[in-house]
Amino acid sequence: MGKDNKVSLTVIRRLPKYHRYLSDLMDKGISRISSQELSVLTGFTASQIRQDLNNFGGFGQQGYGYNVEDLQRELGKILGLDQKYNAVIVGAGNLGQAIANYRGFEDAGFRVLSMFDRNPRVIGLKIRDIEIRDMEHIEDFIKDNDVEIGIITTPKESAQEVADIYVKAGVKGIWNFAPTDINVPDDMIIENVRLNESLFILSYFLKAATEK
Amino acid sequence: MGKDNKVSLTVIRRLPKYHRYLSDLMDKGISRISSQELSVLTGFTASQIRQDLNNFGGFGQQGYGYNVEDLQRELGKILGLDQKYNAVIVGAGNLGQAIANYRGFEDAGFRVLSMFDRNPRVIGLKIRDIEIRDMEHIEDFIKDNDVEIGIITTPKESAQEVADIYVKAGVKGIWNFAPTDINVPDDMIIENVRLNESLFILSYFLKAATEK
DNA sequence: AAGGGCCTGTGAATAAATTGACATATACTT
DNA sequence: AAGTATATGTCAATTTATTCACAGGCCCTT
Repeated sequence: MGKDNKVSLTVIRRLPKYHRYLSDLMDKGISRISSQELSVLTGFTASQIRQDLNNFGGFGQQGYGYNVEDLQRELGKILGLDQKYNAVIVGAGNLGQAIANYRGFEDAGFRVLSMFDRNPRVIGLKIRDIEIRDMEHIEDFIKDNDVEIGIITTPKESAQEVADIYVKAGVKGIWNFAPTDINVPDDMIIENVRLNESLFILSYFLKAATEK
Repeated sequence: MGKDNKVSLTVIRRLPKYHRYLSDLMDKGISRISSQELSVLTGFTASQIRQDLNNFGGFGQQGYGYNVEDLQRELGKILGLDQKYNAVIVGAGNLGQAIANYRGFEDAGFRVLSMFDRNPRVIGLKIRDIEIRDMEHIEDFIKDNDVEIGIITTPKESAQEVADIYVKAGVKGIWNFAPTDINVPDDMIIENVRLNESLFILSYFLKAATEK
């Protein structure tokens, strides 16, 4: 295992893309790739790719390149895709249901055990085999089922409150879709998905383009 | 209008957060803010905030700070939030429906006129007042209704095909949720939402935390 | 088994982003 | 109305990220 002595977030954010292209190559039966070829695929420079990968160890071989399968597996390990995590979702609206139904999720080792909501009209319903339960039971559920990931797909008004519940119940990481920043202890891991920020960026470039 | 002589993407990606916090401040009736105070809210340094804003013009006043309402409005203009855009969605699955239902969308000036799908079982259904139509009619619909934004919420296998249709029909920007890179002409604006990459990052930090 | 071609890993050079520092202008107090 | 505190805009310094360049090792052919 390479010594990952504080790899920069900039580098880490590129890893999933490498992993994705390597998985694609595996599907195509390609077993060998050079940083140059990966550069063409990903749009990053060959030099950058080599630098990035070397943060985690020397996966390549001079004169040959990288073995696709090995590199994909190693990146998977680095990204923690070899682990299994239990998750729950708070907010059983459209977005919550979309996430619950999302396949790529299980491929990454995540399993949604339950959804929670306050709306009595949806409590008891099932999305695939995932039951929507009353918020009342969430803390016990998390503790009883070794839930490590809490997903927030509520409106922004409830996000902090849900985060507090997650912290209290002892989840390790939060995947937050609510368009607000939530405050949690330092050792809690948070990953935000900012749909509206993404949309604003699109809007920015659209405006810039029409002003030309 | 400030001369936005090639502002870096790094800066642009911070603008939505400024805008969001300024909107929050407006809601609270706060009319004045310093870069120092904004720093506490956003987590960016005061110096960085001043540098960022100065890419677009001098919005502040020495000894006073920034007028919240003015700055929020100016950032809104920069981000193109003063414009109205028509959009359509291809892929009427859970994610597509979640997007169609998403309120923050209209606040940003985007209006979803229609959804499209190939599945006969959903064609004809309505999400709120948004009808799901057959893919057969998409090109004409886009041309007839001045649609400028195409949203892709299909599985990755269909994403390129949908993008090609969007290009042919003449949309200006694509908001892509499919976990794949799509190829389009240079003048097409693309913004990707990478749910699985975000999830992988979360997974990375979870693993890193448990290895400590 | 020897040699040419290829491609990594890495240190150095360059470029980009962030932070620091301060002159200057405005606000606010007395 | 004068003086002090405040906070911007900006230039310079520093840190971080990216690109360049190449020595050295491995593959592959003959």
